[in-house]
Amino acid sequence: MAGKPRTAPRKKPRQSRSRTTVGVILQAATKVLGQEGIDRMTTNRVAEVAGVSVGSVYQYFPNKESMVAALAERHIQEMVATVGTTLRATNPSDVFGSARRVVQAILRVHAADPAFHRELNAELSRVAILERIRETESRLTDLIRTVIGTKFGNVRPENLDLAAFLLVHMVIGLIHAAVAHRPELLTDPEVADEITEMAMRYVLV
Amino acid sequence: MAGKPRTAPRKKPRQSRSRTTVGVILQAATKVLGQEGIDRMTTNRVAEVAGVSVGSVYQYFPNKESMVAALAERHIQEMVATVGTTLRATNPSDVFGSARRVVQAILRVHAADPAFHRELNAELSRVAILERIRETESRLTDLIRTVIGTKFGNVRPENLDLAAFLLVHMVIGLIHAAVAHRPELLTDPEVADEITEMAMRYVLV
Amino acid sequence: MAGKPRTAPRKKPRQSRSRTTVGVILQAATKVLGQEGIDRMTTNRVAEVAGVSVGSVYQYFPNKESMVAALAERHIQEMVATVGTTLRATNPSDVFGSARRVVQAILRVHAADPAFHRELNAELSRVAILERIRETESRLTDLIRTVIGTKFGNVRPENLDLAAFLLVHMVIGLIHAAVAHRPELLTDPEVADEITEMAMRYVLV
Amino acid sequence: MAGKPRTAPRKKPRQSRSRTTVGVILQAATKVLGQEGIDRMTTNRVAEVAGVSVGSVYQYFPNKESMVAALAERHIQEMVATVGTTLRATNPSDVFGSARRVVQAILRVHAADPAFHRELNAELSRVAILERIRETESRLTDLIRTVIGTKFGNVRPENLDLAAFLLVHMVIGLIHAAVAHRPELLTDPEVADEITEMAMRYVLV
DNA sequence: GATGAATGAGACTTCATTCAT
DNA sequence: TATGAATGAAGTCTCATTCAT
Repeated sequence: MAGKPRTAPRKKPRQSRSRTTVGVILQAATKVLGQEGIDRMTTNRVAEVAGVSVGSVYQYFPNKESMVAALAERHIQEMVATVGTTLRATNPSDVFGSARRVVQAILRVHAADPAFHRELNAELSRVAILERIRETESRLTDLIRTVIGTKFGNVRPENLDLAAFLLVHMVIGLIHAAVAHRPELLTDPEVADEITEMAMRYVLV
Repeated sequence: MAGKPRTAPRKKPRQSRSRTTVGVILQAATKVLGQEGIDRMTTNRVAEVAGVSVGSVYQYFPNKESMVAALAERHIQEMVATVGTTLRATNPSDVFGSARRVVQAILRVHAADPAFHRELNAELSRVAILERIRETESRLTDLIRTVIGTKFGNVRPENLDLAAFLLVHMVIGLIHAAVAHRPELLTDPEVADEITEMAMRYVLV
Repeated sequence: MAGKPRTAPRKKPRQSRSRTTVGVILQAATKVLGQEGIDRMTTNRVAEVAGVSVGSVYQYFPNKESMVAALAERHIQEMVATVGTTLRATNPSDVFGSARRVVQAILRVHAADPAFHRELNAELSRVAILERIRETESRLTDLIRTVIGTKFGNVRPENLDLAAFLLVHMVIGLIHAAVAHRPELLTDPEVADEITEMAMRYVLV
Repeated sequence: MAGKPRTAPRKKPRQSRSRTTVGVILQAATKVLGQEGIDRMTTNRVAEVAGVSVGSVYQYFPNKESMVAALAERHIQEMVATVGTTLRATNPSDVFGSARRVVQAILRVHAADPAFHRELNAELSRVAILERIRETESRLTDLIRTVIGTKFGNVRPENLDLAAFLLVHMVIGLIHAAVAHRPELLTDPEVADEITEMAMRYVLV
């Protein structure tokens, strides 16, 4: 395996001008990644689309990888926030309903830009941010395990760790499959229902 | 998206020496991909490990992509063969048992070389062979749909197309997750049971 | 050869704050050059170490070269001053003793920061200040020639111009060699003696 | 100080075609270094002048530094060979004459292309080959020390190690000075005589 | 005067691919 | 067919320098 180059952004923007620049760059990166694919997403191309110089890109991202990592991080943050917001807006006692809302929210996020997520997903495993992803998924898995263990009175799986892992990655896997092969499914209400169904039926006795 | 270069092998090897060379090259490619990662898997490196010249590699593969495609194709063939063999060896009336055997077989294939499959999976979405994969998955999905529609007397999902798609990609997604994040799960018997459980519970009333 | 960019400092600092800034910058440049080497001595790095902005560096130095030139100039001035002071403090009739004192003084200057002088020496031939150096060395050579011609009654070399050139550059060459290869020699009293010996024996019948 | 990148040539040329290419590249490098200076000596420029592609340059030199290192190595080899040949062609009992011949030979080598040697000298201290140089100079110094200790019956310096170091670097320093400031001296017969004189007078009682 | 974000030319280097032997 | 030297487009990244604030 290749060594891991640093991935953290080079410097935190202090002035509003630079905060803007970082935003512009990431926006351009998102656009290029989604519309032109990872192969055409060169540092020069991103700079060009962002309307800044390559130098500016490197002012904030030490290398290309860190740019993709920032995109991934953004996505992770968005997912975490979305799930959190959704949960807070649902009736905690209605586990099935909550689950469906969460699945719907996740689908909605991906439906907003399937092409971008298709390319991003393909890069996720190559980005040095992998640990960050694992960590987040791990927290997610913990959460799910806890929920399963407390909210439900009739849980079938004995190995809750495994069950949580499978649940989380089942959902992620299906989202990725839809994004990659059948983006139209992302907006099909039936899909959220069915994914939720798969999850609940797996967990309940 | 990038234009699609041809992906089919340049020629079918007829002579045994050639067949050997192709095999040697693909073996080397597998080794390099698994052990050194996609970034280090250059055509020259593969040739070196294979003990042939780059020129010879290009004798059989018109470009690098076709090499990865051949690896992917091999994997697909192996999966199809494995699933077929497994099914033929199981009692058709024991749907649950058959399903578990299939899942076990798939896990076994990946457990044989998790590193290779991790890298290959990451490349799959980038390879021009994507259509080939989709086609195979599509045939698989058709098969599953048919099985669901005929073997079961108590099927819950109304949309069998969707159900089949979700089932296939749930399994694939979980395999990929295990390969990427927890390869040790690939040999855990409980995992096959739980994936099977998830599938059956999703399908049955 | 490359064109010669201007090398003179952009302006003479009049105010004390500016004088301080220039000093701070040169001090930082000295530090960076000695501790991190010429490759890492970027204008931004010097500004950073100096605790000022790059812009401020360019307030006083029109380009990077002029910064190195200032360092070189400083060094030249220091040498001239040191040699002058030393000579004034020695007995003019004791030529051998005076010579030894001068050599000792030169060694002492370099011994104070061998790493810095090693890097500076390496840059000297690249710096546009080359003329300034030649001029100083030329004055030095003139001085030596005069000294040889007047202080000594028993001079062997007929071509005093050549003799002076060889003497000056023999000393410089040995200092540079010591700085580059054996910095510990810079503080070895025997070294000054031997260099002086080499010089005197070369000159005297 | 910067880390030392590898400096060894990438591969030994096996075929005569590549042996030629390496030669062509080094020849071009010599030309570019001498005529355009180190700053304009880019890998692309050398390739252009050599009439080969950059790729070919990198086939034999892993990086730019290794190219300069090869030039330095060549120079070292040439010097060693020249000195050796010269010594073998001189009467061993005539130490003074032998010394003069060696100095003359060294001057002649540098006189053949002063511009090249000026630039090369400036780079020598920056090249990772520094160790190689030290080693050679060290062998040289050993040789000189031995010669002093055996061929002469009336040696003045007590510390032969130091004396040898000073002798070697006196000569090198003077050559470099001539190359840098007064290349016309390289062909002046008087210069060789005077340098030899300086050496002999330093050594003899 | 000071700041530091922005610039962009250009250097180095890689690697898929070709082709003369 | 095999070889492997040669190719060169293209990508990543640096850093001296500028200029709006």
